[in-house]
Amino acid sequence: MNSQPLGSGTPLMPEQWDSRNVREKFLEFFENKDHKRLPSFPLIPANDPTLLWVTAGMSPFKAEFAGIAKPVYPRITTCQKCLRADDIEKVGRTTRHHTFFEMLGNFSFGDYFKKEAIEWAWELLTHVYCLPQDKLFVSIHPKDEEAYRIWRDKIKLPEERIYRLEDNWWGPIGKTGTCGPDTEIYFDRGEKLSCGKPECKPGCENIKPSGEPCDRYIEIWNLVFTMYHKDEKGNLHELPQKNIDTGAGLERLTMVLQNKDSPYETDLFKLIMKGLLGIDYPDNLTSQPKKNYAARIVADHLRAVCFAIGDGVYPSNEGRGYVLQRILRRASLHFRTLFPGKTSLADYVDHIIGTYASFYPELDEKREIIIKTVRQGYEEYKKLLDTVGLDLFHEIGNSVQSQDGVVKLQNGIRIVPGEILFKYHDEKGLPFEVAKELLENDGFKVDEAGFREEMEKQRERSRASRHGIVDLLDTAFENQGSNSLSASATILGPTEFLGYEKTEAEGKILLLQKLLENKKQEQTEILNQEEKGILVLDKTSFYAESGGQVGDTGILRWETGEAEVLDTQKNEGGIFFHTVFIKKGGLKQGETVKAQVNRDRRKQIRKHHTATHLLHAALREILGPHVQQAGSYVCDTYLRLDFSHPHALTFEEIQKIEHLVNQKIQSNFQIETRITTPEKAKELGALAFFGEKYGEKVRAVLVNEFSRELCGGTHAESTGELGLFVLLKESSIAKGMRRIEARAGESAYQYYKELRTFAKKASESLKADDAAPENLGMQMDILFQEKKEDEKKIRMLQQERAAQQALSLKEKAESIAGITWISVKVETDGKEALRAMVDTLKKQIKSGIILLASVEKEKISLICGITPDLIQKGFSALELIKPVSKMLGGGGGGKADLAEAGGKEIKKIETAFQEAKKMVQEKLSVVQQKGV
RNA sequence: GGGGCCGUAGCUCAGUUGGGAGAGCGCGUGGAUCGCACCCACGAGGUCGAGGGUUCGAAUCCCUUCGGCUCCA
Repeated sequence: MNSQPLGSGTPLMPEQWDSRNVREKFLEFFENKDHKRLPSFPLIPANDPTLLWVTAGMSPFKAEFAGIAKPVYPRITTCQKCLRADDIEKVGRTTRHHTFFEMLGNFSFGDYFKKEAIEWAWELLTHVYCLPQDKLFVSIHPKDEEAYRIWRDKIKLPEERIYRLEDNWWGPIGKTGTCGPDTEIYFDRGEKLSCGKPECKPGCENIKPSGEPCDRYIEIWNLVFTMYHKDEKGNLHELPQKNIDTGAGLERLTMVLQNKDSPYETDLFKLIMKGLLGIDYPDNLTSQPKKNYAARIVADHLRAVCFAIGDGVYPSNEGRGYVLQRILRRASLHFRTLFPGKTSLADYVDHIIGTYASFYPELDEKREIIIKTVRQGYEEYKKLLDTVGLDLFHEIGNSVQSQDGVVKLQNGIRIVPGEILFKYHDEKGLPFEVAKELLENDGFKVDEAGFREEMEKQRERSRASRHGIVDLLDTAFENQGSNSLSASATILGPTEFLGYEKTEAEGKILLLQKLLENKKQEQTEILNQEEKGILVLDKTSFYAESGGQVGDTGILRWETGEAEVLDTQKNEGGIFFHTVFIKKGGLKQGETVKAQVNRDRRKQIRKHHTATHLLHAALREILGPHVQQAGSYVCDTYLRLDFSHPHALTFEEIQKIEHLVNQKIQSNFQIETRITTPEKAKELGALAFFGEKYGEKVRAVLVNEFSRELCGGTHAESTGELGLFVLLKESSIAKGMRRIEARAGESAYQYYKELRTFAKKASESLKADDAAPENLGMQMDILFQEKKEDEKKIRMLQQERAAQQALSLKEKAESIAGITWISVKVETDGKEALRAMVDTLKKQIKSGIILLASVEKEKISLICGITPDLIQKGFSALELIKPVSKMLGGGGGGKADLAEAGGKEIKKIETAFQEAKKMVQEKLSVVQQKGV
């Protein structure tokens, strides 16, 4: 045995290890080891569009791990909420899969490494959590001798409890990037949970006869040593900065500490399980596996749903909204089997909030919108299942009657094929399980294999077309490999930004790169005239694109030359990159330049940025607090704001919003910016959105009582500066997401001018009184009405004329063996008139064949009508018109009683008529012979 | 990121290899009736989501686009 004591102090009894205590002890432990304790980041990754969710404790620190951002603290500890839907099918069946989970972690950025990480992990587990040492096992990567020695020599863990596992290696996420060995700590839960096979050991992946995975050795902590960079050839390069990234799943740890068989039995799930089942879980549930399964799914999923909505995600049909929708729907489905009645899933949101709000206050703040969203989602889904279910029965019912339909008969059993079930799943969202249940209740069988096959095909399609996602870490290191900008700049540290106070400043060039034809960059000492490049200054007043606001443009001047700044960007590490074009002279590395922002442009930009804040506040005031900004774009000529809202805005709402913003502009409020702490900002009521970076200081932008937001952008000094605000367009970008485009300041005035010019021109051409725009609408209504009436009149006149013409046509009738034959080229006004003529003639001649042609715009229109008695005898207008139109260089179609056709060769009309007559004669003789 | 389905009268929808824009409900007028989700007759109401193309001819086929639904990753 090892020499370490079995824990210090008094070990807590299992029932005392309430999950809050588990979190607190972890964070407190690392706080005492000089870690900065940070609150959980939102579930939505900041500044990283490649990721849908935070899926691990380290996600919020990706940039720091990649070395492209300087960590604010060298040591951090967090309890991070995470969401993962990849293994959603497994949730409920196992004790280890969750859509929502919490990760306890300690992180080191180039500070401590393996020795401390392992020693502290062991200390926490054995001295604080007081887990019995003989139940703990570890695994290491086979090549990680360093870790092995630490476990064996420092911790004094017996060799036989250290396993070497090939998969104890983390990363890289893509082909290249950071990676490194890890070491995992397992807890032995006893033989009763084992797969029973002799090879059972930590890392065991055997499946038990019950279908569940082997649960004897459960991994409770993973310590990752990110120390290498893998290049394209697969070679590993040791990193100068080695990091520690650890993760201990709260659910598992709590389960172990409370000595329970599954996380669902811990206090994390106590409230919700009791609510759903009415009993203290898992009492007497062994006899009801279905109920057990459903309750687990609902409990797990509802947590994910509450937290996701709490962080501003709403169900939709794409992106993270879709993931949420899927989870919400799966929860709804299983909830329905638990409560077939009128109870709503939303009634259980409080059980989740009750469990978590003390640690995650955002749940409490968003309670109303969470309940509303869940209720709506649940109702919608129930309705969808009902209506689509009915559709399915309708289609199948019809097909059974028509015999050749979709349902197949096999030995007298009606089988619904997989394709149709897949169609209902794919297009209408009817889950296979639901369809199966419905159909089987009605005596059908379903072709499950066929369904799975279709499903696999769809998966294959999606996978095949999937482009490799470009990961933040990958690109960072790829760039580093190619000696790129970001990498070279990392050592520089953040650029000092002076742009809030002034638009002109001197700065020294720290880094200079030339932009090559192939869009790549190359380090250079000098940029010559007519060349394009990128440079970093020690300080600058140029705003770099962020928070939706575009980067500044302007001029650089130095003793011997001048350059134009085309754009300004920055990286995760706060380094500003100016894209420049040298107009005059040469620009050398190390030179001091005078950088002047394009002031007019900046002025217009800042007006639009302030307008964005006013618009956002107005939206919340008029539509409600559920409105949350989801993204924005602010430039000198317009602004765009994406926000959550369930449906299109009415015209009245749009007017109200525009009006409110303009009122605030006219009130001419001073705009105040305050640098403060995140806590103070919150007290002020400032809205913070995901995408905020952690740090000591935040910048709050306040417009009177009306708008308070955290924002790093540049703003007007007072609202009056905006002059005018025009809401241009409101549209949808996804379910539950709307977009507004608007203009402010000079640009809004420009819009007004364009509008006035347009209105003037329009009213002039409409000859409205005094060319007054306000008469425009009325004038147009009148015109439109008149147009309609005129069209009607024309139609009537044409019909009248056609009827009259028809009368005169009758005179041209010939007789072929007793039946009337009319073939005439007429002057008409379109096809309508031709049809009217045929109709009139048919009525008048009682029995006969009519073939008319008219010419319009060099094209021939043909029409042929035959009276019903002759159709009976075997005549067909269609058969007659086809060869005729062919002769005229066209084609035609229709039915036996009426057919239409067209053609181009006008000269041939008469001969075609002759041919047609011949055909009728021939047909007639055949018919008459038969008749005799 | 990749698919599938749907946009036709105020509403729910039909429209069959391209050939005369329809039904039910609702609405209006007239008639009948103590009354009913009553009945009868007549009528109004359509840029067939938008734009382009193919064709003698497009609601229908092709392309683009907007909007909605849905699945997969």
